[in-house]
Parts: sequence; C-alpha cells; structure tokens
Amino acid sequence: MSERTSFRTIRDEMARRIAERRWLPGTLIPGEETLAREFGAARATVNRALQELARAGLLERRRRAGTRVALHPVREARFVIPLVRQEIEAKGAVYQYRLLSREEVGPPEIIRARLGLGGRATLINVRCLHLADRAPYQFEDRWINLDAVPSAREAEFESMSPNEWLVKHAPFTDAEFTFLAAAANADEAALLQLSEGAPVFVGERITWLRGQPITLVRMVHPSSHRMVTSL
Amino acid sequence: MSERTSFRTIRDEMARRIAERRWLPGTLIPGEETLAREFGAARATVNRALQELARAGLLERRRRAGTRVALHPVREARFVIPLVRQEIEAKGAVYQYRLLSREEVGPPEIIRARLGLGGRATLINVRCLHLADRAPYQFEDRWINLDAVPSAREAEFESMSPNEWLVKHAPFTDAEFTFLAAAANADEAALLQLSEGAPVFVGERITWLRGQPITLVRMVHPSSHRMVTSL
DNA sequence: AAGTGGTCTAGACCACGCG
DNA sequence: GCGTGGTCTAGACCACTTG
Repeated sequence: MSERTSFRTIRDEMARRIAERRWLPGTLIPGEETLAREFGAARATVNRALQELARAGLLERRRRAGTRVALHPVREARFVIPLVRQEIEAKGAVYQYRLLSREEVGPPEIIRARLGLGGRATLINVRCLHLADRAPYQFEDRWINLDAVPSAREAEFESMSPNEWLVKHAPFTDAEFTFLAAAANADEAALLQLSEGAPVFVGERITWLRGQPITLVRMVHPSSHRMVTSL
Repeated sequence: MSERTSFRTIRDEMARRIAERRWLPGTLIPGEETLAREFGAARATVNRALQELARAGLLERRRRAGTRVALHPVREARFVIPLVRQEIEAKGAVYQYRLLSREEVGPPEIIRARLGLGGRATLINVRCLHLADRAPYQFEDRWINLDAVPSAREAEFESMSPNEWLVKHAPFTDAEFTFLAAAANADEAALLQLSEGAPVFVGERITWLRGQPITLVRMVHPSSHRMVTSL
C-alpha cells in the first residue's frame, strides 16, 4: 500500500526497462549512485535490486566496468529438493516405504571413484522402494560411507528410510545433483513395474560434510515423473 | 585476508553450528540483535547471513516467532539454463545448427492448451537440430505465438536458431521449466541417431511476457546428457 | 589512479503474527 | 500489544579492474 521506495519496486521497474528494451542488451546502464538519485532511494537499496537482477541473469556487473544488460540471459532455475515422503504426501497420496536389501560391502570400483574414496573404505549399500498410493514411485539405491557416519552400522532402515535417517543423524554441508534419462535395467524394471529398457528419470545426489563424502544415492523414477520449476 | 566481520564469515559459522548439531533441528536460535552482539557486527549484516541460510533451506524464519533450524532441510538446487550454443561451445566442441522445418500452422489442440490460447491463435512451428562436433546434440521443436511476436513471421531461422532470434527480439518476464525422461519416437530417434524407443532426456520451457505466452519449446537430448548442479 | 560495485555500520521505522 | 524479522537510509571504507 504505502509504496515506499522498495527494492522490489526498483527491481521490477528495472526488469521492465529490460523487457521493454528501453535498456538494450549489451549496453551499460547508469551507476548505482545515479539510479539511487533517480529513484530517490539509498544506494544500498538500489544495490540490492541490481544484485537480484544480476543473480537472475538479466544483468552482468563488474567493478569499475559498471553494470550492463546481459546479452544472453543465462537465467537460472531453482528446484526444490524435498524428501520423497514429503513429495508424495504433498500430492495427497499415501506414502509407503519398503526396504529391499541392506549390505555392508567392500566398495565397488565405480562407487569408490565417484566418492573419491580409497580402497579401504567401507560402505553400506541400501536398496529400497518408495510407493505412492501403493504404486512404485521411486527406487532408491544408496551408498553410505561408514567412515563418515559410523552410527549407520547400527541403523536397520526397516521402518525409516535411509533418507530420513540421514537427515536426522548425518548433517551435510555440500551437495551435488545430477539428472539424466536412462533405460531401466532388469532390476529397476521389475521393481517399478516397467518393461526392461523403458525410459526412467534418474536423479543422483552426492553429499559431503566439509569435504568428506557422506552418501551417494541414485533415485530412479518411471518416465511419467516430471520435475518442474518456475522462475 | 582482513577477516573483517563479513556476512560470509557469519553465515558459514552459523552453517557450521547447524552441521555440527550445536544448533539442533527444530530449535530456536538467538535473535538478530543477540547474534549481532555476539559476532560484533551490525544487525543488517547478521540479517543478510540469516536470509541466505533461510533461502538455502537451513533455517525457517517467521516474524515474532523467531528463527529456527529447519527440521527437514528442503534444500533447493539452482540450475543455470544457458543457450545451447553456449553450452556446446563451453565444452570446447564445435557448434552447428540445422533448420529442419518451419511452418505457420493452425495450433494443435495440445499445444494450444499448454499455452492457454484460444482457437484463433496462429503459431509458427520450427523444428531444428543442434550439433556438437558434428554429432546430434539436441533436437528442438518449438512453437512461437505470432500474436505475441508478430515479427517472427519474417524470421527465416535458416542461419540463426529460434532460440537466439528470440533472445534478440522477444524479451520475456516469466518462464517455466519441466524436465522428464521419455522414449524417442521414430522422428527423434532418426534425428539423434538413436534407435526408436531409446531413452531421451527432455527439457520443456514455456516463456511469457507479462502473462502473454511467447513460446513453448521441447528440447530432446540423447540419454548421455546430464544436467548437473552443486548447491 | 580513479571509478564502480561490494559490503559494513548505526539507527530507524515498519509489518506481521503470536499471545 | 509487542517482539521479531524486514527493509530503508546515510555515510563510510574497501576491493577490484580497467584505462
């Protein structure tokens, strides 16, 4: 209501100038000081607006060089990564969890390499299934680094999924996500009630606690799965 | 070097307290005023650190109620969405573009519905291929709303891809992305040199200019494609 | 060397939402 | 109502780059 000069107002006005091509791609826009005077706001306020637009990819800013309208709006998309359980319950479906196997094994070469672990590392492999309204929703194949999370040796994962257990017991500081399409192998096909070779949507996540790898998880969905965002 | 009290320092210290479980999930943490005194910083500085952690999903903040450590770190991932050309050139590969077809057609029901358009809307359909080092990289199937971008009627798209043309001529304010896995149809399989039914990674994007739909594009990649982010 | 963005401070007022 | 976060201001100094 009060329409006080807000960083939102300023941000949106500048976005409009870019959208309406009053500020053309590649050109320099006025400096913060000038804009602050124009909008009748403090420089810090203008700065906040400019920073948001820069993070959105609409502007490129460099010290001394000034701020210019991005030539190619390399925009970013933000995806929310919830727990499977929440994802399913948010759809209004009934969530179920089924443990398939839990083994303490010597690390396969590929997994070791992905996690950057030496040969003596011990890992737990947990395979499980998440269901929505009794239909298979996600097959989870997870590796947990026992050196990083020794208490995982005592966890059974029979009623609580490794995902939720880890949230409670093993904090992380860094994560990397990968998304890809693949063909279901025999195992995955059977579990997800697909035919072998059917396309599946795969998400992989590795998490670290200050450089030490915690867990690697592969999450396999039927191809009906969609990951949506709006910017 | 100078290790002045920076919002980064404060942010990282607070992230550490959460990771090390000195601040437990679900509990209230001290107020901004208190933290500012503790860190010897201004409240605005602490505020910025707290806001970043909240946006990352580690904290939940509510007026009057205070700030608490999130129970379920519903974290978000940010993906950069570049132009295909940039994506390919960033890999050090040679980019090539090939126009397959360009038709002004009455809108198919499905496309109209996706864009929320009435029956009289006219669209251009452009199909093209993006290659990296002479190998098919992405098949693009695009619909452009001529009511929103009338000048597209004159565009040939023979040497410039619709993507780049639109960047230059049709600004947008909103976008929605969807990612999914699918089986290649005969068309896609032939173009991407895959066998029919092979899994493909599909990205779809719709863009609007202040509510008016501009374009809908379907981008199909071979299953070797990976979309990676780190948080 | 100088100009531009990056950040910090101290103080202030506002707005939301719990009690 | 009132305490907490949300934002704004005015001023200052710093850091990075480019000419």
